[in-house]
Amino acid sequence: MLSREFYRRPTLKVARDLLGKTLVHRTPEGTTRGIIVEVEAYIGEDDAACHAAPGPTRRNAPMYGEPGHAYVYLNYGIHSLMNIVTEPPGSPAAVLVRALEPIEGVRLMRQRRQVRGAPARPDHELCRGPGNLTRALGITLEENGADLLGRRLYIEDAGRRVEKCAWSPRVGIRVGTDRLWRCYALDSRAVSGRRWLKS
DNA sequence: CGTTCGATGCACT
DNA sequence: GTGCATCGAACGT
Repeated sequence: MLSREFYRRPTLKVARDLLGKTLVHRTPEGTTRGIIVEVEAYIGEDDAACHAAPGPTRRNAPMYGEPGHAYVYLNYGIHSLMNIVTEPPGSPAAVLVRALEPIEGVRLMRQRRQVRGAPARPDHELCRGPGNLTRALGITLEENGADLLGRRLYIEDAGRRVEKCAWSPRVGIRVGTDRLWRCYALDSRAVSGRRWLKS
């Protein structure tokens, strides 16, 4: 399990180092596990796309708190999006988890992702996209504020190193698009959206 | 392939 | 009342 000190560092370093790590969620239904292959950094009140941009509010409170906790919020009324709080307390910043490669509990992931009447999805799509991976792992608003040094929701070093990664603009935002704060593994099929290479 | 568009809940002003 | 750090079905080409 990753230490508090791992998270209490500059957010871009944490983001890069999270690639290849394993996100684990243990529930009564079973354990699901996947390798992180795509993340985005949201850093400080000066970052217009960061939820801390308006200053402290009830919603973004976890971003101002202790690093190594989950910040989960509902977006578009439908999707729970999971962030990992970074930096020392008082420096609001977090890393959004955007895609995983499924490792354990694939059957449970399929079950959770399955829509009645729709064809089953290939495994590499089960955790592709921030809203999809939380659904596959069973992460909901109940996990907001959860300590990642606890036993339910945590991140492990699986000893895998993502050698090749790239930085691109963040996906799906209308402001702060000038910052290249999306980091993803170049060789993973599970990465969401379009690949982006500097031209 | 591509693009459009509705679903849906809640924090924020 | 407004606006989302999204997703996938339903189209058009």
